[in-house]
Amino acid sequence: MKYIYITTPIYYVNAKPHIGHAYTTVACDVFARFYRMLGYSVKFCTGTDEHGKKIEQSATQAKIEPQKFVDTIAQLFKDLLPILNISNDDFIRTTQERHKKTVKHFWNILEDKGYIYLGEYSGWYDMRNEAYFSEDELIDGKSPLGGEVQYMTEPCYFFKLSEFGDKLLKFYEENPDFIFPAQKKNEVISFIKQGLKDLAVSRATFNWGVQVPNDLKHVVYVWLDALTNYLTVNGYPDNEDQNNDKYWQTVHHFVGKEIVRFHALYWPAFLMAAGINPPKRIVSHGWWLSEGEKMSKSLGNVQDPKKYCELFGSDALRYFMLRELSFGSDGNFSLEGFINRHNSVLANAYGNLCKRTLSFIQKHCGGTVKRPETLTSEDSSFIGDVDASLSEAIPLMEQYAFSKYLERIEQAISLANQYIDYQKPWSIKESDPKRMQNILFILLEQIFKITKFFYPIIPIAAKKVLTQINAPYELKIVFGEKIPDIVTINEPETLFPKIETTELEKLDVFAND
RNA sequence: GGCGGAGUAGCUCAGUUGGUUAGAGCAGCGGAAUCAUAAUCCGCGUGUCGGGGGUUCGAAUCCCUCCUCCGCUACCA
Repeated sequence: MKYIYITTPIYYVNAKPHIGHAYTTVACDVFARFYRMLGYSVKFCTGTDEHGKKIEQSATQAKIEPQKFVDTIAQLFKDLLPILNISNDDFIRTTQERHKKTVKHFWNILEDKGYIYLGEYSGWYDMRNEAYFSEDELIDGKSPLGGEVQYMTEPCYFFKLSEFGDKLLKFYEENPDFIFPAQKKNEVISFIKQGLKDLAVSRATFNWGVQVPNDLKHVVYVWLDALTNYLTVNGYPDNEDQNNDKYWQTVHHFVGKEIVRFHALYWPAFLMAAGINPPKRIVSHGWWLSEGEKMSKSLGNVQDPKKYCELFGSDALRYFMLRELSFGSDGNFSLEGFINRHNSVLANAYGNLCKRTLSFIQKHCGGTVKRPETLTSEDSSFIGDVDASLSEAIPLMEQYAFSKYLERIEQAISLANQYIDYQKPWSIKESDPKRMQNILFILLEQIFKITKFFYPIIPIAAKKVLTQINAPYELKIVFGEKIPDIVTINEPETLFPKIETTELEKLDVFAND
């Protein structure tokens, strides 16, 4: 048995989920479903990061307990999962007892090994943005983030990050694929080469966090709390020997490009310090722009994943997000682009291919087709071409090239549409019904294979097609797999109704709720 | 300032161990077909490959220089 452990970041609950959260989560879900199809035992987790001063303040302002506050927002993130059709195995919240236990244990290990010490932190503090800045970073006496600052000194615990520069550089060198894409790796390396300072890992100025063991004045600060969730989910510390844990050896952390450094640098350093192997892979992706601009409420162009799912279905949103941009780069989210891809690929190419084939079998073959005794050379080359396209797709997914993976599937769909047009089964209804049904059987079998490869991206529609084909199926990719020699199909059904642009005005995708 | 990325057809992009007439999808135009969600199939691109210079028999692909855009440059996630 092969194993893989896939994580989304845990999302900060200071605001409700947006398209960026949906994107990361969907990408992980597709990756998880794909590996399940290859026969891996998959652990796929997501969750929420719920501590920090910002949360404490927001709760105070709203005059409710912090726990009540985070419960409400965390629920919004949880609710999004079924809407996007996410197949996660766990949902972690940093306010759960299991997580606090892990963080405290992890802290104790680091402290015992001498990597944590009590010191003092001072600098210009931006209250609103909960961040310190140095003198030369200030702009007109304000923080670079625009908040008012005041000079503050506070005692806090430090992690000896400064000792890990060379170890990290050596680690990247020995594991050249650790950070995807490579460009991000360069940024991390150049960051280290500027020299690493020790990292503050506690705060004594607020209470909403995990208590530092043996010092009740402090709570664990940000990354040591948040990143540790990946260990919590994997059963640490009860499951203490992570280095021999099957899932831990294969952990893939999917992250937005803005948190690469924390995952690719701090996290391996923490783990090295604790004697735990760093993760296998940090996979970073780009950001969505909206209609060519950064999404913002004032521009009124915030793309709401929920709305797209309600209007067009989660399959369509999942497909669009993974197809539209090359994973790792930024991309543009526009309603026009969405409809364009939806109609040309999901409705016209794939949906219509399934429908025309199944309807034909229904109407002209009595709903049943049998495996041909012999194949023509055209049949064989069609089948061979489909197999070639699909087998090329697998390594692409393994390299996070979701869009290219989909290109191969689309190529196979196109081959099927070409085949049916060249073979013209409708023209031999009377003259050669046997050949006619042979053509349909071959088509049906290719649709079956294509649909399985499409499944990780559009699970709902794919399952419908497999049900319509009525072949016994398992959601596994098996080369040379065949449908039974005799297949009686079920009632065909339209998969993706075309979105009519004349109805665009009715589509209230930008409406605020 | 330092380091890095990008600039290719109307749109989104692919394309570097330098080599036949620079590619794909979408949009557009013309045709075929009618099984199907008026879906599908076929045909159609004279693009200064950001500008300039250089190396080479030959460069989108290597070197130099300039222009434009973007990312990273520590404790907000």
